[in-house]
Amino acid sequence: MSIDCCPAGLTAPLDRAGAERLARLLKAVADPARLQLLSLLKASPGGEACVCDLTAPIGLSQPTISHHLKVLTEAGLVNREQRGTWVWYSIDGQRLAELSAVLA
Amino acid sequence: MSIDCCPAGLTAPLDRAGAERLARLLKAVADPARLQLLSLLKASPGGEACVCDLTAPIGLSQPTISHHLKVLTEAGLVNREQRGTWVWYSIDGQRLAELSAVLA
DNA sequence: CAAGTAGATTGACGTCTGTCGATACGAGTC
DNA sequence: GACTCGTATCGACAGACGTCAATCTACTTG
Repeated sequence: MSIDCCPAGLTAPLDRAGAERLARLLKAVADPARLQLLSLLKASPGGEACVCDLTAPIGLSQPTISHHLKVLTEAGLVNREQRGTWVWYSIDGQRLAELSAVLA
Repeated sequence: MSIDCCPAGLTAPLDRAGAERLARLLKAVADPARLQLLSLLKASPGGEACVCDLTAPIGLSQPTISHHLKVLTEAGLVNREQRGTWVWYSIDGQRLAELSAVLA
């Protein structure tokens, strides 16, 4: 696990700073809309999708979707790539796996 | 994985209801104090500890610790057992592993 | 039963967060 | 350059959340 908060996961007592770093990451995931976004990306071919394809299935306004994508991007769980007019987001599977490993 | 929200984890698109259930679980974990509590429990012999041993290392007031333990208990991540005057909390490692598996 | 102690509950407070409408920005197209 | 369309940012608002001091409850012991 190379996550930047807690080399030993939860198996060793966590200090406040490490706990806050890990909590920030988990908070990024702990939201229904963002979980739906991640699942949509993960289920998409190549693990990537255009924003235009992500807005409709979730049923939230476009600015809100944009906001959630930003949160995921800043957490490093998702990557952003502009292609002409459209923006494609792709899931960072390894980072998600690392996050998962911390809890295990 | 037997978590009650999303049989396929994130590999299939999540509907709103499943996403909300999973988010509730993740929110229970996505807090610095609760992560510290989990790590303390996990690092304790037998995965259990008395509340009296959990309060000091975290540096928050006793009611606040009690509140966080309640959140973890209601999420099913931790079990509560009264032994005379003291209350012992133990970590539910399997449930935590299941939660971890959803993200993987 | 009285006193002491461990833990839970209540009530209040400030802060953070998700959401939207309105608007701005940027890249293609005519 | 003007227009269009996809995406991001801004400002505002309601509701959720973490925290504490004060209080309450339950168990043990004298």
